[in-house]
Amino acid sequence: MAKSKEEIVQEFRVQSIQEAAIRVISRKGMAAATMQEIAEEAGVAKGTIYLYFRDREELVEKTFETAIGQLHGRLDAALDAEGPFAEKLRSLLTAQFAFFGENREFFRLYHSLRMTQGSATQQRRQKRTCQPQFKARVDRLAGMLKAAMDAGEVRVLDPSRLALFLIEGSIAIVLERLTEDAPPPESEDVELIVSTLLGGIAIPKPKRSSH
Amino acid sequence: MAKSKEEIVQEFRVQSIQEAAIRVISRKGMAAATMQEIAEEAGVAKGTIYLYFRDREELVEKTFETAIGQLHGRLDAALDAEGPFAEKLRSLLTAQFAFFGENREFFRLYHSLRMTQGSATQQRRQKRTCQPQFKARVDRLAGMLKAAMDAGEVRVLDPSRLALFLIEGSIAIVLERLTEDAPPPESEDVELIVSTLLGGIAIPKPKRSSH
DNA sequence: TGGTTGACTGACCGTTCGTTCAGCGCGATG
DNA sequence: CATCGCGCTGAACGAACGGTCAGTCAACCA
Repeated sequence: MAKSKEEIVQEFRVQSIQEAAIRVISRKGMAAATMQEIAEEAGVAKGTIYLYFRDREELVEKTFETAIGQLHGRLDAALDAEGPFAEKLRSLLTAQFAFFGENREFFRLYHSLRMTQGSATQQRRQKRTCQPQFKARVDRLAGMLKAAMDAGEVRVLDPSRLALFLIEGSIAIVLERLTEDAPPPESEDVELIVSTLLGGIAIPKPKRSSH
Repeated sequence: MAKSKEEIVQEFRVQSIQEAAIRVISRKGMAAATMQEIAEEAGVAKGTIYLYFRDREELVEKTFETAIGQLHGRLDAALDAEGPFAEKLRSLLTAQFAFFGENREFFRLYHSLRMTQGSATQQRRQKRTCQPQFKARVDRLAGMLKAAMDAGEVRVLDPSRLALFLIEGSIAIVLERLTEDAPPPESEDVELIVSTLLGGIAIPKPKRSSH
């Protein structure tokens, strides 16, 4: 059955409100994004939002789920790349850098959703809805690391810890890039991470003089 | 000249208000911590806080400076450890793990102070006061890395990027430890980071069969 | 001991926010 | 053309916040 006219309008409203929410939260941060400004950004009245979302909490929750779904789609595609572990890692990081480079604002949303507790009144359930999303991403990477360990490509270490370390470390670099006027090429930072993670940074002490 | 009675009382008030602020912000997060609750936690009336701090912004700022000063003192002491780079790195991480292990609440303050924008009204200067503190920590570690590179102990890479990657990655692991019921021994996680950073995780492909 | 001081209090204020709802305009209907 | 249905509006409301200040009272002095 084709979508009725009402359904089309409904989907359009939901989508434009969510996109407005992403932009406003990206600009102002989670706590400072008001329903008023989101409504203005979406070109509707404040009350209209409440026709499509029960309350602010649901709006934020649904918006985040939608947005995070897009990111995961991109990262999953990158993980499907063929080749050795190093290549998978490189393509994952490249995808992440590219995605956040194209969507600076979205990245700020993604990142601000982690720590930000709401303004006293709301709060609560944000933890239960957002943290699992991050956990899923960590688990996914941990799975990839585990596979590489089983394949003998990588030393056996705690995959979860490694995944956490890698994700947060690389996010920090992405964040830093976003604040820089002229960041180095993406590939440069990607290579820094890949080579550090794979080969380490130590220069082996020469046991004997090289002569 | 000995401290007058008034000075002692004043210092006591300032200190207990700041400690209360740390506890409340740790529990509720930056944006959700209200002056009312901080006052109750400190055992004084809300108005009393304004006798010692101009406004909420100054309270948060001074509190953060005091707290971060303690942490930096500990980390600097760890960095003064003698020995090769690996040893310095290990003692730095150990100090960080120990400090945050002893002061879980403070760690949450430390971490929540980073992203959280205030509740619309305030906001603004928090960036200018908190971010430099983190930058100082990154710079300090970057300096240590640079020294190790100059000494030929470590490959030449962008020290700032590396420092960022390491700090954020290790903070993520600390955070994870705080949420675990029975985290592994500190030394285990420290060794994971040290060995990953120094030696990498890759297992070199055998060029020839080992026969 | 009566008077003075000032640290402290908490009811109160102005503001801002999320949420509501009575009413508006407009396309469809008969 | 009159009527209805309904998506939408934005003024209004209550809650909660940071900040204020007139009043309280214990400690001290003369």
